[in-house]
Amino acid sequence: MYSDELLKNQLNERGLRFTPQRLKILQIFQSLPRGEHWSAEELYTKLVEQKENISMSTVYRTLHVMTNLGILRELELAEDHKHYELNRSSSEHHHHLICVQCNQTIEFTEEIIDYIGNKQAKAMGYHVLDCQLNLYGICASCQQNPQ
Amino acid sequence: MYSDELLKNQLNERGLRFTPQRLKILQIFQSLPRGEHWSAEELYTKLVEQKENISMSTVYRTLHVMTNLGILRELELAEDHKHYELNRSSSEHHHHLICVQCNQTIEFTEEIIDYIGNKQAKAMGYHVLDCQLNLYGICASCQQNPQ
DNA sequence: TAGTTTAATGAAATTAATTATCAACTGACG
DNA sequence: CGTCAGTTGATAATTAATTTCATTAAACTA
Repeated sequence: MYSDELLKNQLNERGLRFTPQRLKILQIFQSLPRGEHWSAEELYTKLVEQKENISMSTVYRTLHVMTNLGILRELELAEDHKHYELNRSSSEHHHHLICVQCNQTIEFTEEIIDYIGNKQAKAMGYHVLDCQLNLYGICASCQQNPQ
Repeated sequence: MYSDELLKNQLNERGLRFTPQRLKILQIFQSLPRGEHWSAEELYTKLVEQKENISMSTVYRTLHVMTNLGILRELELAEDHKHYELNRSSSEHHHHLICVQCNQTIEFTEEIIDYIGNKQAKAMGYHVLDCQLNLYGICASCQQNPQ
C-alpha cells in the first residue's frame, strides 16, 4: 500500500509536486476492491459525488502521472476507453482474458508471466513499470450463440 | 499465409461477405515486413497511393472484422491510436516492450508466454484469437536522461 | 442464370475521449 | 518568507473512431 509519504517522495524525486488532488485520487484507487478498474469518467463522477472539486483535466493528468510512476496501470480492455487500477504487488498482480464478442473480462494470476516479463525487460535494460498479458478470444457462451 | 479462398471461407462461415475491399486490405498486411504494424490512417493513405477507392469507414470496419476473425491483431502500444498487424503463426508471434517516456518499442518472442496464455484461455472455455504480453517501462537511455 | 435477400460500401455528420491553452494558484526549497 | 516552477481549472480544440442512410453488390436459391 502507498502511504502519503511514499507518494510525496516518489513525486518530489522527479521534480513533481505532492498535491491534495493527487493524494485524493490515489486514495480512491486504494479504496477499490482488488481487480476493480475505473475509467477517467467514472473516477470524475466519484469525485463529484464526494464533493471534491477536481477538474476533468486534473483527473486525466493525474492518471498519466501515476501510470508513468508505476503506481497505476492503464488497461485497454474491451471498451473504447482506458481503465485504471492500482498496480499491486506481484502476488496480487493479474492479467485479463477478454471476449471480443460480449466483452466479458476475466482476471487471472500467473506469476510465471510476470517473472518472464521482468526477465525480458531487464535484459533489454528497462526499468519495468507494468506487465500485462491480454488474451483475446471468444467465450464459451458466444461460441454457442454466434454473432 | 492466408489465401483468397481461406479468407472467403472464413467470412462466409460467419455470414459475412468476401469483398474486393477486404481482400485488398488483407493483401496489404501480407505484404508488410514481419513486425511492422500500421494505424487505420496509415493503411488508408497507402490505399489512396495505390489508387484503391476504399473509404475510411470501410477501413475501420474491415480492421474490426479481421481482428474478430483472428486474422489481424489490434495493438495498443505507446501512441494514442491503435495499430494492426497480421496475426502470424506461433513461432513468428511476438510481444512488445514499450518505453513510456520515449515510446521506443521493442519486439520479442517468448513461446512459453503463448503456451501459458493458450492454456489459461482454454481452461476458461475460450477460443483464443490473440495473446499479447505488453511490458511497459523506462528504457536505459531514458533512465539516464530523466523527463 | 435471373431473382431475392441482406450485408457492405461511401460520404457525411456525429460522437466520445482525450489533449492543449493559459491565467491564476500553490507546493518545494532556500 | 520569498521565489520559482510545476499544477490547477475552465474552456476550446483535437482526434480517433463510430453512426447514419441511401446505394451497391455478394451469396444463395429456384
